[in-house]
This record gives sequence, C-alpha cells and structure tokens, in this order.
Amino acid sequence: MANERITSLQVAKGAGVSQSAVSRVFTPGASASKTTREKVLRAANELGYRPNILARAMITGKSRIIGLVVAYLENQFYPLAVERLSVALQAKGYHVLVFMASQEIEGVEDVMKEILDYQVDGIVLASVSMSSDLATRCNDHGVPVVLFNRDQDDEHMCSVTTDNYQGSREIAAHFAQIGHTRIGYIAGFEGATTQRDRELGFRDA
DNA sequence: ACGGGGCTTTATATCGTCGC
DNA sequence: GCGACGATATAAAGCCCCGT
Repeated sequence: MANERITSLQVAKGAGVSQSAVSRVFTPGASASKTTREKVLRAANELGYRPNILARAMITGKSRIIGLVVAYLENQFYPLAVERLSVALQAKGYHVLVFMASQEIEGVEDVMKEILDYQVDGIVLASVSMSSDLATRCNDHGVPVVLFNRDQDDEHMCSVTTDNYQGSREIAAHFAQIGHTRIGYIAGFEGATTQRDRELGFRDA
C-alpha cells in the first residue's frame, strides 16, 4: 500500500531492536547506544518513518499546538504579527493552528469548542472576545488564553492589549495639543467593538 | 435498535533485567 | 553501580461484536 503509515514497530523490526529502543532514539536525552541509534536511524530513513505527533500527544498530554483565533486578516499588521508569533513559537517547539471566527460571541464560542477538541496547549485570541464562562472552562482545562488586540477584564485571561478608547484618546489629544485642527482617522472593520472604542476615544478627545 | 465490553491504533513512561 | 535494553501498561476514541 502506497500510503501505508510506518510505525515505530516496523522500524524496530527493520533495525532488529525493540520498539521502545526506537522511541528512545527519537526522544532527546533518552538513553540509546551509538550502534542502536545508527541502526534505528538507518531503518527509519529507509522506511520513511517520522514519529506520530498525535500519538505522542496522547501520552504526554501536550499537543504542542497553539490555537490562533482571528476574525479577519484585513488589518495590515496581522500578517506580520502572525509571522512573528509563529516563528517565536516554532523556536520553542510549538506550532500555530489558525481558526477563523466571526466577531459575534456565539461564533467565537463555537470555534473555541472546536479548538479545545484539538487538545491545544494554549489559545491566542486576536481581536475577538469570549464569554467569562468559556474562559473559566479553558482555565479548568489548564489551557492558557492570551488576548491580542483586545480588552478583557476577566481574571482568567492574560491580556496583552492596550485600552483602545484611552489610547486613541491620548493620540488625538496629542495632535490637538501640538496645534493640529484637521486630523484624519483611518477606521478599521466597522462592526468591531475595537473600532468603536477607538473612534469614540478619538472623537471625545 | 441499543448498550456494553473488548479490541485497535501508536508513542512514551516505567520498571526489571542483563552485561560490563 | 550504571548504562543499555526489552517488556508492559497506558492514554482517547472509534469500531466491532455480542447479547438483550
């Protein structure tokens, strides 16, 4: 069969060692002699074997996957932010799985339930909100949630956002203070509360 | 049709054994 | 004593089989 999956057991048979020896060779820091290591790597290479991440996650309880939830990608800074996030996480052995969600809370709830099914190790929410009930559930599952470009007061969350209203208010106030009278404001997605807060802060100032 | 028990998948953790 | 190794238990969830 062309698409037959190669398992550690087949590699073990090919290398003439036990299946646990194969596991040790692919586990950094585990004990395996030079000759065993060479035999296993040769057999693995010939058979085209790679360790099954999903099976590993089943045992360790760690998927090494971070779920990234975004509502839109029109924001010109997002591609860069996603790239930086992915590179930084990959350097630590994690990978990013992107989920699209609508701006509505219900849409986010559905996506979040799907994400938890994937046994992710953490969740990053970009420009979307979640209910405190769902935040509590994530917390109970031991899944940390980071909010990006979003305000949230919930005690279970770790937020890296700034106050949209106050931030835009300070910028507008600064322009006014230095003598500008015709100030342009480039708005984001109209339905987003982030956008509403920013515009309100700008107009108030 | 339905429920329950057992099997299957696959990599890893743990423990016991062996040889130097 | 210690490194290297093998055997076994384990995890979640779908599937199959059997009995009711």
